[in-house]
Amino acid sequence: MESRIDRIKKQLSGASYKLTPQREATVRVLLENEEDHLSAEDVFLLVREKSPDIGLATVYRTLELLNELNVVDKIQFGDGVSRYDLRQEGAAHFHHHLVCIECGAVDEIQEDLLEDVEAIVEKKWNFIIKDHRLTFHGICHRCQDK
Amino acid sequence: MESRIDRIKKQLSGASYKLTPQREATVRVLLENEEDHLSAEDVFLLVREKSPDIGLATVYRTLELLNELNVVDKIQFGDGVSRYDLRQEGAAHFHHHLVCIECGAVDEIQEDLLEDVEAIVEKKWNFIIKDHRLTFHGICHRCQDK
DNA sequence: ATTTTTAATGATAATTATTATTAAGTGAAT
DNA sequence: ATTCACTTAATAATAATTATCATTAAAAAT
Repeated sequence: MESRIDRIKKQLSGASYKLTPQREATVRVLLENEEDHLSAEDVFLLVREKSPDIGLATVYRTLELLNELNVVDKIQFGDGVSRYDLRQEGAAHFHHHLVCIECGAVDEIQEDLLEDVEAIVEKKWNFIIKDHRLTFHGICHRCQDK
Repeated sequence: MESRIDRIKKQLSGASYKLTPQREATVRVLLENEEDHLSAEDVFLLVREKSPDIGLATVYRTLELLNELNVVDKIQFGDGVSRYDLRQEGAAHFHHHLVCIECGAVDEIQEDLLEDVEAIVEKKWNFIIKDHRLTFHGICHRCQDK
């Protein structure tokens, strides 16, 4: 069966880009750290563990490229750095974030939840929704226990 | 009756800060441009029209302070700059944004829309919501006409 | 009132995140 | 083999923001 990396390779070549070793290394890091929300710097440091010669700008370019191809989502939580999330396979790529204002942890919600809201917005404001970002800020379950 | 600037003054003094002339000038600019989503640079240029001697750092410091006091919301749409919105008086300060991917315009939705969703999130993920950010990216009604 | 302390400011340097440039490397297609 | 487009690493450049620091204004204490 086709691996995720194969599929990403196809997405790249479909847009006439190549899966170079640097790009592959970057994608692998994203695959291996899917839970986290890595910044470009994070990705760079992780990629460099296995590919010590990669440049930071290459990582930025690769992430930007993957973002354009909708392989990753570039998101911002307000701390000044962009973070990059691999999109989930197929289905709804919609997911939301829970940012804890105590410990800074970022959890994910893998459900849409917004179908109804979107229908209202499209109709009432006459706006064609292509994407959305929903983040809740508050106290995570771990910090509530403390 | 109490003006908004008076109320902000109270919020500052309540936290033992003063409403200095520079801070007041900054707040006035925010009040006079409530529709827009001004960046620090925008605010700086507008403040300087009336208070030519103000420094950029002071504007940044003031905006940061106002953000900590929850007088303004510091938001990011992904274009690399932080923007500062005065919070609405009392009531639900919740509002959402429509960012047009064609022309870059940012419109506001002054309705909550998320009550139901929040109830679900609080219960299912055991997360105490203090705030949220919801942004839709898509095509605004103006660009649809073109 | 005058000193003492504290807070806030303006100017500017430093930092951080990101993007652009450049020169060199690589590989597919002649 | 040679060309040509793509990609890269290194580095420079830029933009946004933050830190530093000497100076000033205000408040508190004498």
